[in-house]
Amino acid sequence: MTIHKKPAASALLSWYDRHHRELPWRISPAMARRGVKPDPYHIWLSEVMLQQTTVAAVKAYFAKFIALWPSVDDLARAPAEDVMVAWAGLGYYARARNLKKCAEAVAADHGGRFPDTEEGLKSLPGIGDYTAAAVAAIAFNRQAAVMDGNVERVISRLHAIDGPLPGSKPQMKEKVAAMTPADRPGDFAQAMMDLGATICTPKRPACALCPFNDVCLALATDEPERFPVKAAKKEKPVRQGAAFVAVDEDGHLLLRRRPDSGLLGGMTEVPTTGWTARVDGETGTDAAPFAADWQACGTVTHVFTHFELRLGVYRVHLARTEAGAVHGFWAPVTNLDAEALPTVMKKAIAQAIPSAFSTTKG
DNA sequence: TACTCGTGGCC
DNA sequence: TGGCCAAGAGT
Repeated sequence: MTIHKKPAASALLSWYDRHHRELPWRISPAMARRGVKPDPYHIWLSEVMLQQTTVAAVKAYFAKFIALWPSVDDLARAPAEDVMVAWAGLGYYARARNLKKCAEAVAADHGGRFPDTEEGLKSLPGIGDYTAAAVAAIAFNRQAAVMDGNVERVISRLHAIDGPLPGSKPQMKEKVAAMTPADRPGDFAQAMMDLGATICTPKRPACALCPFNDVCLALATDEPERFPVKAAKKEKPVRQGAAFVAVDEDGHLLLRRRPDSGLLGGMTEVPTTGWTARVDGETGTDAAPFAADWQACGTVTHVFTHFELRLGVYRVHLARTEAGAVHGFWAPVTNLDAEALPTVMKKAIAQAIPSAFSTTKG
């Protein structure tokens, strides 16, 4: 006799009790049983950092932020520039700008306490469908349907959903909602994500260890890796430009601040041409911040989400008076960690001045 | 809806 | 080694 079984939250929670990962922002089931409650500020901060970002990359930044700003009120009072400096290197810098705005809103409009419902959370900057549900479930024990990329993969396999993403998202969300228990919804959400991260992986899933291997329709097809089906990707264009690294007689570097919106918004850069400009021979230094004896010192390549950038790097050493009035500011090359430099700019600076980040990360 | 928006690790 | 992917949000 064959009985069609549905995937049960209880099977997953049992697996989670035995196999969950310890994470700095997480309250383990054992701690929860002792009455330890999650700090909504920690949950929110970690969830924003984890948007499209790996756990490994987030850990150090989470520790830094908690040390610098122990509460949401502290973060609300911090200078925005300090937040951008602390976020530098983590990517998707709109998150940092919205993080600050969200902290200010919580401090000013909610008495320093996060809203405890999905709806209230989603009204805040930088909190969308996923993060609202995750914070509601994990921090406030709300029965919210939490769906990230991990959960999409797990659900698409459990139900062998053929419809390609992102169009099939609503259908998957219904499946998650139907499965989410009233008891321990936060642990359930974290369990689904842990399962996707460690067992139901994109390649070579460990189905033999999966608590759902008796009900998974994708496994029954013998091609679990075929799911989730995704729309075809667009080709990644190449853009190019030139970056100019000027160093004065005191070892100061000419930097600029990028506009607040758009790519690398609000971050610091060395002067560059536009990123579609040709860089061939003598035309390369036409758009330099000032006329000087610019020396070509190689090229750096950096891959963004939707294009690849190739920057020809030029450098010059000169007295600051020779540079004249420039747009930007001069910062000591020995203290670049104090600047909100995205990785692509650290690469360009390191190309011109190999020792610039030798004692730090780079 | 479809596009914009970073970075690092993985196989 | 290069494509893929990661606890997505804003517009």
